Amino acid sequence: MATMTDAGTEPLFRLLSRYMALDHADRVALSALETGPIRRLNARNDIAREGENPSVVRLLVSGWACRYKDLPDGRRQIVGFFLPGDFCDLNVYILQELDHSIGALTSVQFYEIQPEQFQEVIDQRPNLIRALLWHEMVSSGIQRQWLLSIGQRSALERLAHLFVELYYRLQAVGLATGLTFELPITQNHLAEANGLSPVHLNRTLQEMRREGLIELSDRQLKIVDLKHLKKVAMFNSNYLHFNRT
Amino acid sequence: MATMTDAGTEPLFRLLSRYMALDHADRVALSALETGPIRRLNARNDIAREGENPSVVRLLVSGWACRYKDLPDGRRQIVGFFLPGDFCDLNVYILQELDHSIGALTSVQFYEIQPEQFQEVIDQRPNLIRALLWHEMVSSGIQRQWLLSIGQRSALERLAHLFVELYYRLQAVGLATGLTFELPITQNHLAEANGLSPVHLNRTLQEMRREGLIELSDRQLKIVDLKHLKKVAMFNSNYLHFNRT
DNA sequence: CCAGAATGATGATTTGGGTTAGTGTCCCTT
DNA sequence: AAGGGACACTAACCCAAATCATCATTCTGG
Repeated sequence: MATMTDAGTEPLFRLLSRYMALDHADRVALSALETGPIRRLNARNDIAREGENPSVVRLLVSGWACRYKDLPDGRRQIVGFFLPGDFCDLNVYILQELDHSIGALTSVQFYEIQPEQFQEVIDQRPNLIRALLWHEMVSSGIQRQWLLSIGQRSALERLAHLFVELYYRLQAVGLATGLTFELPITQNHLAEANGLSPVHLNRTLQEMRREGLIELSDRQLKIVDLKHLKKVAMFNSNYLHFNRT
Repeated sequence: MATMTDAGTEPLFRLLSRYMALDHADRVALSALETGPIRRLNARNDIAREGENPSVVRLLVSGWACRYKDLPDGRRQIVGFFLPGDFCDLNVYILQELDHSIGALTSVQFYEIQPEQFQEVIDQRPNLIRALLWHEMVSSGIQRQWLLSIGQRSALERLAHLFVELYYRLQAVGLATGLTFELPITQNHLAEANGLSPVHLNRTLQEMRREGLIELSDRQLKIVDLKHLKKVAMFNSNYLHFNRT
C-alpha cells in the first residue's frame, strides 16, 4: 500500500519524553539507531515466532504489530499491541528463547538494531536507559491492566478501556488528532485481544456506537464522549505512568 | 498458624540457580540480604497499596502473597502470586507510584531491604543482577501466560494450567515433595486469580477430583496424574525459562 | 468462650457471550 | 472479468459460567 511517511525515531523520542525530560543530545543519540536498513513486512506475517532466539532489537517505525500466544488447537490471544515507537523485544538481552510470537497486524516498517549498536547508544546516555526501563515497566503494567480487563470487565467495559488506552498511547507518540485516531486493525484482532468472539465484538461495537460513545468507520476511530467512555471503562490512567519526574 | 521455619534467602538462591549456575560467593552475597529485621503480616492484610510509593524492596520468605488490581465497584483480579523467594516490587527502582496492590494471602514473613543495601549486594555479583533480571522477565512471561489462560482457556483448562505452573514454581524453591505441595490459599483466591466466580471454581475443582487429576484436602494439593493434567492444560513449560545457560 | 466471619459445598435459575450459519462488499490476483 | 479472500455485519440458537440461595463446618477475634 502507499508507504506511510517514515517517522524514524521521532515517535520513540516523544514517547520517552513522557517519562522524563530528554534533551537534544538524547534526541541525537536515538537517531543513531536509524542508520541500519529499514525492514518492511505485510500484514498477517510474523515478525518473530515463539521458540526463536532473535539476535536483534526491533524498533517499530510505522504500522501496528502485536505480541500473541496461541494454543495447539488454534485459539489465539493477543497479549499486547506494538505501536510506532515501541521496541518489540528488548528482553532479547536477557532471555534467549521467545515464549510468544510477534505478528504484523498491518504492513509495518521497523529497524533491526544490532545489540552492540543499541548498547553503544544507551551507554552514552544514561537518561535513555532509564527511560527505556521505565517504558518496559509500563508495558508490564499494561499487561496487568489487560488481565484485570479480561478477568473482570464485561465486553463493553473491556472495549471501552482498550480504546481509551490506545487513545492515550497514540497521543503520546503524536498519532492522535484531537479525539480521533487511526485504528488500522480488524475487528477480529480486537476480538483476539479482548478474549471475545468476533461476533460478540461486533455487537459490542454496535452498542458503543448506539450509546454515542464512539464513531468508527474507514479505520478512523473517533471518541465522541471521552468522559463517558472513561467512566464506562472505569479508566484510571495511573498505570501508564505518563508523569515526568 | 504456627510460625513456619525461616528459610531465609535459601528459596531465592534455589530459584535463581534454575536460571544460571551460581557459586558459593553468590550464595554468601545473597545471605547478606538477611541482615535486616524480618517483618510479619497476617492473611488478608495489604503489604502495599496501589498509589503508594514504596521505598524498600521486599523479599518474601514464607507464606503466599499476591499482586492484585481492583475496580471501584469491588471486583478484584489477582494478577500474580508471590511465593517464597520472590521479590514483591523490584520495579521500585524505576517507577515511583504503584499501579497495583500487594496483599498477603496467608500469614507471611518478608525482609524489607533498603535500596542501598540491595544495590551493594548486586554490585559485587554481576551474575546475581543477571539472574534477577531473568526472573523479572519470567514474571512478565507468566503474566502473558495468564492472559492466554483467562482469555482463551475454559475454567477446567485454566485451573489445570495454574496448578501445573504452581507445581513447577514451588518445586523450584524446594516447596514440593514429589507431586504434592501445600496450597495455603482459599478457593476464593483461586477464583480471583482465574477470573471465575467462587461457585464455579468450586465446581471445577470437584470435576478435577472426579476426573482423577488431583486430590485436594487440608490445603495439600496432590497432582495425581501430571501427564494428563498437563495435557488438559495444554501446558508448555517454555515460558518459565528454567533452562540454565 | 462465644458470635460472627470465612470457607467449602450444592441446587436452581439466569445470562453474557459463544457458535453456527449466513449476507453483502470490497479488494486482490490472474 | 471472474473467482477467492478478507472483512463487516446479523439472526437464531446454545452453553459455560454467573447469580442467588441455602447449609454445614471451621476459624478467629474480642
